[in-house]
Amino acid sequence: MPELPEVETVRRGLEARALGRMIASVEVRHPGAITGAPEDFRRSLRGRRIEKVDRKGKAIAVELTGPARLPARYLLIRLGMTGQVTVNPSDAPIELHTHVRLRLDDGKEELRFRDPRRFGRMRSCTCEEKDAIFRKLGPDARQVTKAEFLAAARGRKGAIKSWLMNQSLLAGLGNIYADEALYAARIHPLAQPGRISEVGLQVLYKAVRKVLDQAVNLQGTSFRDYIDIEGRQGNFASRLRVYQRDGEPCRRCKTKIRRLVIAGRSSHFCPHCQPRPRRVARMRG
DNA sequence: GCAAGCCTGACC
DNA sequence: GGTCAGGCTTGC
Repeated sequence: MPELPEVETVRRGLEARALGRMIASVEVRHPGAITGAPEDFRRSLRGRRIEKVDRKGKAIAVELTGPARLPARYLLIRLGMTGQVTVNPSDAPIELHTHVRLRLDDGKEELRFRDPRRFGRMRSCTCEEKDAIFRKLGPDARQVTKAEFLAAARGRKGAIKSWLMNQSLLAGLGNIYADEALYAARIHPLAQPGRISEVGLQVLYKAVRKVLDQAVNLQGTSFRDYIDIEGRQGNFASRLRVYQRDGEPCRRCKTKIRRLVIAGRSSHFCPHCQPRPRRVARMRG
């Protein structure tokens, strides 16, 4: 599942393989993968050059300039759950669920957006629209300062697990790295952010940064569908300590990892290393 | 039937 | 405003 480390790996791949290249033509094979009208999408991207590849949280913004005197345009990419962006020879066989093709330069190579689950989206937008979307996201989880992190937790009820995954508070964490960061910080996923001690939150802050940095260095986690721009898998899966390990022994204390559903999302934790707080958020009903 | 990110909308 | 349920989608 693409979270910050996977999206950052794709961003770097785009930088390496697509920066400075021109989008020669655009084919939308599935309009559902695009926000807005496909014809607008095609027209607004064609003939432009890739100038910069930015990221905030799990969103990628590809800055496009030209033709002359037109304002910059942005190609926003959200990979959703199973989205893939790859560079391919244009004559390579088209895999099932390939929704968008962007021919580059002389047309011999192309960027492909493939997404079996179709939760991902591509969108062409103006600088203002891009900024508005980025503003709604909280600070990027690799850039956030300790002060911002502590301030965002102040007074919050609900489960820390949901808090970590709330993109408007902190952008970049999904289910995998939220579980891994809580395990590293020895915090129960149901603990309330506002009730965690200052020291506890500082430990969590460091754990988030550390887990994300390690995962970025290993090009992310390929649990199922995730691949980078060259089609390579990530290497972080072997480092997972709790995610999808329910029933298996904790690597620290051998206690069986348990699974709990919080806000409709499965959460994996060690009951011994991450003791349940005295008072936790009650589930509704 | 479950998994997931993200959006919408209901509820307090 | 915060919080959470529901729905989208499809391969396992």
